[in-house]
Amino acid sequence: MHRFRTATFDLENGKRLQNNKNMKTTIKDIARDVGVNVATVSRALNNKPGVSPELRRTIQRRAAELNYLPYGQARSLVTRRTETVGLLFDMELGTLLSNPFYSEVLAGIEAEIRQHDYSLMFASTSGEPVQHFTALPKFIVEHRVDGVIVVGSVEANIIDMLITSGQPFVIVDYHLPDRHLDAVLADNVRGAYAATELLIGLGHRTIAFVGGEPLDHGNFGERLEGYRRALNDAGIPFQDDLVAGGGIENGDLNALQILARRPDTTAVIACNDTNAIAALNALQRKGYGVPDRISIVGFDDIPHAARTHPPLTTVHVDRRGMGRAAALRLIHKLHDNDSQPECETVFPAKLVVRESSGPPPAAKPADSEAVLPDERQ
Amino acid sequence: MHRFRTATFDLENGKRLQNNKNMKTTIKDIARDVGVNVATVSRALNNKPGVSPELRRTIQRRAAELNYLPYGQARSLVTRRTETVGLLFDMELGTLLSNPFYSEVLAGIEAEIRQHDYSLMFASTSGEPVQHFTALPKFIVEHRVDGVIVVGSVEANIIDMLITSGQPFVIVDYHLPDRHLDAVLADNVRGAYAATELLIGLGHRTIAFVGGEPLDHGNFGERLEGYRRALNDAGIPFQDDLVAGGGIENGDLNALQILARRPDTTAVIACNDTNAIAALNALQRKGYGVPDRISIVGFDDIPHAARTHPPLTTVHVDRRGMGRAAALRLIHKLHDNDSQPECETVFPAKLVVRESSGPPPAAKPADSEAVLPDERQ
DNA sequence: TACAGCTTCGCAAACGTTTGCTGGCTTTGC
DNA sequence: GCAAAGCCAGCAAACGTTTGCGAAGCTGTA
Repeated sequence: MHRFRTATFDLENGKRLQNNKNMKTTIKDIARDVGVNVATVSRALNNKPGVSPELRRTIQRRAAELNYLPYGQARSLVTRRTETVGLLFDMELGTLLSNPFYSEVLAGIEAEIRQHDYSLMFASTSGEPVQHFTALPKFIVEHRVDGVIVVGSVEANIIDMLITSGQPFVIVDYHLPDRHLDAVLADNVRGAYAATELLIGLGHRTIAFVGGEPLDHGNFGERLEGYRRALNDAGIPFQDDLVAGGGIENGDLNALQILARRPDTTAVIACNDTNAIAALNALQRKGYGVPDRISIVGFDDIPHAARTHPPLTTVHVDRRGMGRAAALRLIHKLHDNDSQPECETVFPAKLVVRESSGPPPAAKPADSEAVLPDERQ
Repeated sequence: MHRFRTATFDLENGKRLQNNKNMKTTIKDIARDVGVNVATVSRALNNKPGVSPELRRTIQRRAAELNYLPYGQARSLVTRRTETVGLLFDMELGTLLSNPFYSEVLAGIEAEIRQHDYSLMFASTSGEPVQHFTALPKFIVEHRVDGVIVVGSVEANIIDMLITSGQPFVIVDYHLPDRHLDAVLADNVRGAYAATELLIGLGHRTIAFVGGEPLDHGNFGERLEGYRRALNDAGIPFQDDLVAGGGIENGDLNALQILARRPDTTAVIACNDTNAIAALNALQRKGYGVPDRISIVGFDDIPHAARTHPPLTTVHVDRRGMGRAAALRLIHKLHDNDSQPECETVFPAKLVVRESSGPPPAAKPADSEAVLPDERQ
């Protein structure tokens, strides 16, 4: 390097002059101009004590005149802090962004991060498998971030490598059952339980569950579990042929397939709103009235859920709040060296009853010894 | 600082030992271990010439054993490059992410950036107005990025400050008419022209334009201009009461309002697909058949446009390609010091005819001296 | 044998900033 | 009037890495 050797020199003292156009002005330039030491300039510009008011003003004025911008790399080198946090996720960026759930989580993270004057870096781990921890995103390998927020499910070995890299991190919307890590989660089980409970309370007995891909993974698995438990607590047997998984792309097909093989279905719970809306459209187009013939309940309460026809009954989770909480947790972790133990923060899932759910078409009380809603709990 | 003064010392030579748990291993540790100079370690690990093969292997092995990770800040300090680019936009992050257009642009940027082994930082300029260029995002102020990609419209003074900050930058999907800057754009005028032309060719004479907020700004303004020109070239007068602006939230209202005051409307062009889909739903729900009673054409060709009922006729632009192009342009700018002059890259807008467009309900040839499609051009 | 050329490695400066320490000066307290 | 205390500013080291230069060793040729 040393490409700046070509700069002209002041013959008096041999110091480089600030005359090269594409040369950024540094703290040294200001110090020389004002006639003080660089240490004083540093203290003056950072509003640290030990500089007289008038000298401080002089220095700040000169800095502004010279369009001075500090050089973060040098500062970080000595302070050991970059004031930047990294975001890590295991999908293509486009997928993450077009996901209405995560985009709100990200907005929450960004808001909190910005409020604390941190910056954000992004990286996806999708693609080649990460075998060694030097294959982690560059900003982690090169210590360009102070901490990391993992959003959504990632492979377990990525978590392992994060641990061995020594980076402080917090996970949002994902947890490994066997590890004890900092995580911010939605109460998926309780949410799905409440949704199922609502339908059972309305009189439904044949309730389908249409899921994402893979069905038993992460959040979807937990929601399926909530559905299963609610059925069980109501004395309704869980039936395999009422459950269908598959990608979001054919979310509408799932519902139609179940209705084809189980015409007695009167309600559908979807693993998320995107699937629910797809099912809603598909069913309506096939002539099924919602909620008269069939009830639909979603999960997540994405913005569009309130604007469907009929508006979607769904389970609300404060995604933005989850993002903020994760960011705040990480920031605390970075500041308080006396690290409190790892913990999981669980956000409640609140049922939002709109108009896509109602009683089943023909209440057949004699059909089975149905457990009446008020008998339970 | 100097908090590491507390580390224990090797009494033999006074050098700090690698025994503190939370002490990262550095190039010096490796050098001491192997018994060589730090310069040799640096050259060995970076695969630079000047190191014998066996010594290089020894060094690399020891580096792996010690879980060595380079410290990017120190490297950047001397190389003057961070291998990071910043993304700048003038909206809340959530808004950006939930926008199907920009989320694909971002995906394209990320793909290209990653391929070139760069990292990405994000920042929004929304919020307080930026008066002085030290109020730019921190990663620009602190030189934490090598260059910047501006996505979408931002205030002109932000561009000015970017210029005075000396950061290389490229704009995607926005341009200031009076400046001459690097930009990657979609051919909005031609796209809207083609869409309007299609409808005129089908026989429509009363064509509405429903727009975004603000109507005459940026892309929307250009699309409106294309609509206006096509009308003009076909000899159809532009009529104010056929145009309605307003936020995307009430995109459906726009179309309904126009139809209320101009029942003779037979076609609607929307400034983007989100508005078009809102209009489609609203009109269908009011009993207007699409395309039998009224034709609808969108803009952008977002993924969902192909899955509406009927599938939406729209104007396709290669958003991902635009993102990639912008990233590539910036990277070239960063590498080739012989900067080629600023230029605008315009991506073509391609009309995609699906099923939401058709001939007007009752062709009334005597209604006016209609310019027949084949008379034009 | 001598010397030129090449390879391999060490030396040390440099990148821009922060910060512990020290010394000089001024103010305060008695 | 003098010591103690406090404020201000400078000195210099340190952060971890890269890199131009030069020295040492080796090979090959004249």
